[in-house]
Amino acid sequence: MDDIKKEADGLEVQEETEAEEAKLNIENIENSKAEYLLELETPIGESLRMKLEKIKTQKKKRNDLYKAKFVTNTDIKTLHDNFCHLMAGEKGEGDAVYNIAGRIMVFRRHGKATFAVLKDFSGQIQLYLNIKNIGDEKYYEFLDLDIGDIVGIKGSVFKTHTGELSINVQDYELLSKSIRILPEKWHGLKDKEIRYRQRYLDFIVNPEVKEAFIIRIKMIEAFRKFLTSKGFLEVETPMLQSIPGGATAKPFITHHNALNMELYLRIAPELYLKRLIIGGFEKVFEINRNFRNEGISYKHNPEFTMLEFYQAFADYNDLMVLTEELLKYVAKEASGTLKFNYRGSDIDFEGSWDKMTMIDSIKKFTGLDVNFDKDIDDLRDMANNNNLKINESFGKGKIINEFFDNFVQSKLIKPTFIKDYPVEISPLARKSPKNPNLTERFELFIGGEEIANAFSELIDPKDQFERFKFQVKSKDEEERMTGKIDVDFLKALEYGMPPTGGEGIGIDRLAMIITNCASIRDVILFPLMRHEKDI
RNA sequence: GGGCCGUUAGCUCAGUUGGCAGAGCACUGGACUUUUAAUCCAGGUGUCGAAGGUCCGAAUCCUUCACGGCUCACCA
Repeated sequence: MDDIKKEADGLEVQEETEAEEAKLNIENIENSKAEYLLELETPIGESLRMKLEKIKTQKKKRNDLYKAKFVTNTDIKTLHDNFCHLMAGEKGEGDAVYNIAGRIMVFRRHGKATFAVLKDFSGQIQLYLNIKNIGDEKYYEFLDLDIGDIVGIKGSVFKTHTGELSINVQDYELLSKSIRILPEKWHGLKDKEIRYRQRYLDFIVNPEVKEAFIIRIKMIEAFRKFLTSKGFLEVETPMLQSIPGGATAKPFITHHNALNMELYLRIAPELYLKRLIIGGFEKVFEINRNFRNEGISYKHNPEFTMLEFYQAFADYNDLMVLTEELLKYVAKEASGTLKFNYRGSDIDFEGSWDKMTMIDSIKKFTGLDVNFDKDIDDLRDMANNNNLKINESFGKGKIINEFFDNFVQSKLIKPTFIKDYPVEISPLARKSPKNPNLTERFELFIGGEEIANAFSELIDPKDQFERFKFQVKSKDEEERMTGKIDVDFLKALEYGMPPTGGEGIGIDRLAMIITNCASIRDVILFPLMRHEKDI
């Protein structure tokens, strides 16, 4: 009880009023005589009302509008593949009967013959019904069906005079009745809000949307195949963590009732994957969700998919080689090509990818020679002269990074590794043996977006302890909030961790590039949306 | 969080200077036995995102709010 009370206290006022509204809706539902939710949506339009009345009459005639199953023996794409060679007017293989099932998308009624379009996951095909072939009763019953209904079809294959492959329907069965009206066949569904909230409608009406998701699915398959073939083991580490580590983002907070403890949705799997390296796993990877309680944008969703992998006895140079091979493989496997167009820019994965240090990249794109040999006041002046907003507390590293962020990153269209990041902005990376201001860290940029982030990992427990302490003492409130020291991880480090290269790859952002989608929401099946008002 | 744009029929969209709420598809009835955005005839679409204000009169002007999109900031 106390827990519930405590949680309720934490709720914001806004959420309470939303809860009240929801309650009212439930009362509406409980007290209504509506048979379908649709009828509670006010006002119900004329078209829908007429369709509903028709369905209620049909229900009296047919005892079951929702069947248990239908046995198919092929799918629509296979029929197209097998019978594309038919000549116009020609029949396929005598009287062979095929069973297919799908959703009716279009009717073209012509008196005693009717055409319709049936859609399954693999594609669309035209149906042809002739009253002579199928009989009066079945024929007129078919005319009572609606666009959106799901049917099972038995029929033979032929091509019409105009050369369209069609099914001559000999029998059919209504498998599932569609109560609502689908969006229009010609213009489709354009309203992005409805497309994201009711993704199923997007898939039904805009078949091309599916393609991006299929590429994404194949990408993830390819990642697994490649990494497994290189001897990496796929593991699963906690998403509910008592200390959210491995990054500095704000976490989502939740609560375990039986243990009465605060838990966080993970912001990164990093510290657990490193524990596995310490435990003797030498090559591990994880592909799964991270959760960050931050702003939402075309490239940020609160939950997103990350690949992280760790390889013992390797450093960041090894990872650059591996990454290039990996991403070329994944891109080719998933999409069949290495050439993409992202947000208007042509991107070619072919050829050897550029590698340059952050400092060299700034020189290349701006002509400015910013480096650690310069006096900090000179760097500040240069920043001010270039209209960069520099905080008093910024050291040389952060100032140099400002130049990179503002003048370089967006220009890195073709795949480019930027390496040797300042220590100041790289708390988890091993210091460069050549220059104590730099770390053995790289990021990969494609299409101006950060796609991967990798380091030679910090394995010195003393150094790590100091950096944790620094984080906890930090004046930055956000860093402090998430900066509880993961003592169990430190303890693990003190047993000795092998030198390790570790990397994270943002799957959603890579999918955006490979599918030429301008928004992360177009590569996430159900992106987070605000509450919808009313029902 | 800031700026700009948007929200009108199930869907896609018009809506003039503030003066009866419109079209196509879909839907309902009818005709039509190879159409394919089928065609033809007839019919009805509606909390104009919500609330408030100005006005004789508001989809239209003003204010606030909600939701969405783009963008900047934050974030990595």
